[in-house]
Amino acid sequence: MTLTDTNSWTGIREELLRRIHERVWQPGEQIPHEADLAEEFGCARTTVNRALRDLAESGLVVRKRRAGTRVALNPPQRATLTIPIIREEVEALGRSYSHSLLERDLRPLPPMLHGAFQVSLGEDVLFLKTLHFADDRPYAFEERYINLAAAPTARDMTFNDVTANEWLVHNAPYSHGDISFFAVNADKTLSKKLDAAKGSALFAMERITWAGELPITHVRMIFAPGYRMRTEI
Amino acid sequence: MTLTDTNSWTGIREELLRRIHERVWQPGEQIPHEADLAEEFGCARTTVNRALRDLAESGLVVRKRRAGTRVALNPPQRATLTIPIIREEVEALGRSYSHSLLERDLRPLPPMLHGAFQVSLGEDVLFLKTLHFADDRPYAFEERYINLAAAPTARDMTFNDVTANEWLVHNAPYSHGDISFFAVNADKTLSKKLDAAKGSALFAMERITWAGELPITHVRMIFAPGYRMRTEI
DNA sequence: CAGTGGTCTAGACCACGGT
DNA sequence: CCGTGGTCTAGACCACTGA
Repeated sequence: MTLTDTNSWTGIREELLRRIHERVWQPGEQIPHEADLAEEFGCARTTVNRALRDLAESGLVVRKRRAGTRVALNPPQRATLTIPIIREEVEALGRSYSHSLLERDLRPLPPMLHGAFQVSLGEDVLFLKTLHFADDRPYAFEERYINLAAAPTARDMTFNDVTANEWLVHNAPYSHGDISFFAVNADKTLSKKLDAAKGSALFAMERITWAGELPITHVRMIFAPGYRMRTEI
Repeated sequence: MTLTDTNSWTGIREELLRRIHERVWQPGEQIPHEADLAEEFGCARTTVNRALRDLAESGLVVRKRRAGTRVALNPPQRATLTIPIIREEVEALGRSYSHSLLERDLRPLPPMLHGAFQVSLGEDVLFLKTLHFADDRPYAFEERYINLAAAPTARDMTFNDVTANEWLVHNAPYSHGDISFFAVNADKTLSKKLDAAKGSALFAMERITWAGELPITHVRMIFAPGYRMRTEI
């Protein structure tokens, strides 16, 4: 018996974790039913279920009806990233945030995006180019396309005061999206805007969001040199 | 009434989501108690709780005892990354995986890591340098330090057949860790190993894992050009 | 101090999917 | 088919914390 030994679901989770870590239950091996565990711990099955469900979410065990619960063979490493609004990210660093809108116009959707981001034929999208600053030093460079069919009132926004990101969060909530992360070399424009040596490796993120079937926005964000995205597991 | 209208917790979640998306409940606004919602939906409070808990996990609402549940002002974008074992990632792409151990020796911990990765004074760590291939083309370059105090039997492993990653997953499970992602320029070595133009921007990941207080391993993985890490939200 | 979410219980029914 | 996890219920007590 270790310290954590209440019959709380977290306590039970710790004990199950211990058995997995200490190989009491081998990888791939089936572990006792919820009912048996409930009896062993002297608690309701619901409580055991809560603990096991949590372990399943983190990928440590695999659960199937009828087949029972097994210790995962290759527990995947899952990390939850929180991608904040840039202003909040900068302010959380204790630096002051500002931004500058470099371009804003209506234009056809570039062919590159036709596949992932389908808008009605011949319909223009709103294009924005923004530079984000932390303490007056460039922090990130953003290029964004907004589908006016999904957010018609964006047409009347200047986006000088409030960023498109924040405005969209409050005015065109998305239901799902795709994110990807990659690295790019600073071209001439980027190197100038982000105060980076030409050719520097820059961390970049691309995101598309939808409201149901309707695409809302496509954004590519490229961060100044030295940027790291961190998280804990 | 939409399609989803059972009294399942997912059905209730959909309805709550709808009210948030359609501004029935404004951002920052307090929503009804669990008890009231349970009455409205004609279900047990537990079921409403499950739905609200799920929304809270995804960051859409903020819950506090006594203060109630509020619609989040700036719903953070949360994304769950699954970081697989490289072999599985490559095989999932339908390509064949192989790897080659470039270096393996015992050495003192480099000063760079003294802060985050503390081992007993004067104790050597196991250093490994590995190149991962997909269909005989370089896929990723890995540099790893293993704390022999946390995984003593690693000393006897050649790591020629099984990669350190897979071996550690099965033999030295971690309790928590830090991950970060960033971009690096290909130096001479990287460009040669990864078959990349010198100076190319490469996507990189660094990870430290611990078992309790004991550091297990520090790994830096640098991917061949074109690599993207994707996920859905 | 009192209202709210957090959790636990004992029991029940059901859906899925191996055997 | 039938064992297992998934879910729901009605009720209870508790922990936290804001008014």
